[in-house]
Amino acid sequence: MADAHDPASAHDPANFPPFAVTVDLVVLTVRDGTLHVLLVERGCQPFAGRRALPGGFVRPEEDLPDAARRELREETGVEALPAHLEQLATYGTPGRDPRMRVVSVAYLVLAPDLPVPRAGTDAAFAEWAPAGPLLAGADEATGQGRLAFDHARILADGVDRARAKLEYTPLATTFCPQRFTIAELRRVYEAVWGCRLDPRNFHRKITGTPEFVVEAGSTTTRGGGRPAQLYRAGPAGWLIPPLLRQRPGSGQ
Amino acid sequence: MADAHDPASAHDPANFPPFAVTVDLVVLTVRDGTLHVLLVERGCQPFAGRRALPGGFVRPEEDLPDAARRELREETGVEALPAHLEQLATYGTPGRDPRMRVVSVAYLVLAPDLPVPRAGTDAAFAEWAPAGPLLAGADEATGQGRLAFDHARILADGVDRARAKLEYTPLATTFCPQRFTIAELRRVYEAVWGCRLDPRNFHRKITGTPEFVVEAGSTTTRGGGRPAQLYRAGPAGWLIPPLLRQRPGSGQ
DNA sequence: TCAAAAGTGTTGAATGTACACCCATGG
DNA sequence: CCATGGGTGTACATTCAACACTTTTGA
Repeated sequence: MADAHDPASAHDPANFPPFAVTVDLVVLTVRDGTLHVLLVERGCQPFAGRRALPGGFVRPEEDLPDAARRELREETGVEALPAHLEQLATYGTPGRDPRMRVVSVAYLVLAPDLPVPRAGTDAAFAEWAPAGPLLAGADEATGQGRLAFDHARILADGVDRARAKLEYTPLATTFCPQRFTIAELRRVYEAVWGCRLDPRNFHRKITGTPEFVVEAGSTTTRGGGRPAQLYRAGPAGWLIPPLLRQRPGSGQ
Repeated sequence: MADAHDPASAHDPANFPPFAVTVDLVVLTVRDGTLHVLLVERGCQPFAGRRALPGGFVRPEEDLPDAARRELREETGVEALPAHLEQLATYGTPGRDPRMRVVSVAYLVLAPDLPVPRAGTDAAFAEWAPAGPLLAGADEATGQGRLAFDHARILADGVDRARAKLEYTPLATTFCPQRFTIAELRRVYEAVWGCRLDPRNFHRKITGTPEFVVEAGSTTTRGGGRPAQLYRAGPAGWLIPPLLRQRPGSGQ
């Protein structure tokens, strides 16, 4: 087949027009029993005034995860973050940024309920927003409150990943403070999955999985009722067999 | 904090030095009962003469999955491929390509046992190589037969993803020809996971999952013994509950 | 004393695992 | 007839789901 590219020059990267590379962050937390996502209001074009995922350009000598951590620090003011960070996916469709060809590597962050983030240098302000309404409108045309760029899709992919990972990893503990009760952990699952779980069976499943959580040695009565044992996240990396999502419960 | 970047120029992508963006392909198949990966021998610098994953630079107006499909077509000569293609992960550590800053989006392809691939335009030749030895040496220093760049790590990530996905998706069928027997499908699982599965229970599990496979209406005696029913891949997207890997069996 | 929440016991259903057994073909 | 591999029946162990019940606090 006739190749439009001359083979000699096709192998020299200097002959290709430049791409810009950015990182975008899907930062999730659980507040008041529902899933929230960290958003910024864009302070400059394009999409000025619209809400977007935090993120920015990768620097020339910066590794991708370092860029993600830097952007997160700039938006939240948190230095040593007790959060989980993993690569989500990469989005590079031509035209997704009207300025030029931009390839964006998205990262997923699961964090405990951090203090209200301060405004970063790149954004007019930052805030926690409930994820539900943003997911519901992900496939609509770009309406008033819609996210900039293709961020609604990135957010949907991030929430899907988080929901799936709760099934077979102990990542739900990263949504909790360092010491937490089994009931608090259960409320994380209920918030992320949007369903009810049986408190008794959940308690047995979690405490019955070796190394999933370890007793912290003290109790708390926050929330009222009988004092609950406090736990820390354990060293287990996988939950086998997985914890299965059930259909929305009959009660409530 | 003092930011080394001037905020005004930090938002203009034209002020950032260019990145090159490539796609790399982890193409897996099952041949002779073992997992194989498609490799090319590099025909130009850097790493000339070393084996590598097929891949190449993304063109200016080309979407990422299109670039992956184009590179696969150029290496294998297959136009309409009956294979599964999904994004794997993105690798962008500074220095991974000695020429310049290159961010590579890796794609995972699961394919049936295709005819021997022809040499592509970008490679001296292409061949199927057993995956096992390449995985075993993934953490060694770059020895003689080692892969170029960080491709050993990308390959390991791809094989991990494939192994995990067989558990809860019907993707094993993409390793098979269009019409296959349950035993042939079982041999795919055994090759990818490197363990033995009980033929009776496997048969029941597969045929008992609605929409996972559908009868093709004919039988075959390839392999000898009683004629086996032929099946096609069904419309099911998920395998619930998942098929669990067992430890290497006692027999054999 | 009551309400609320933590934690335990028990039971029937469903599922996974192991393996005996029969079926259909080629040699 | 026998070897080979496809496909089915059955029994045991394990796990899950539902819910009654007890424990321990605050009001």
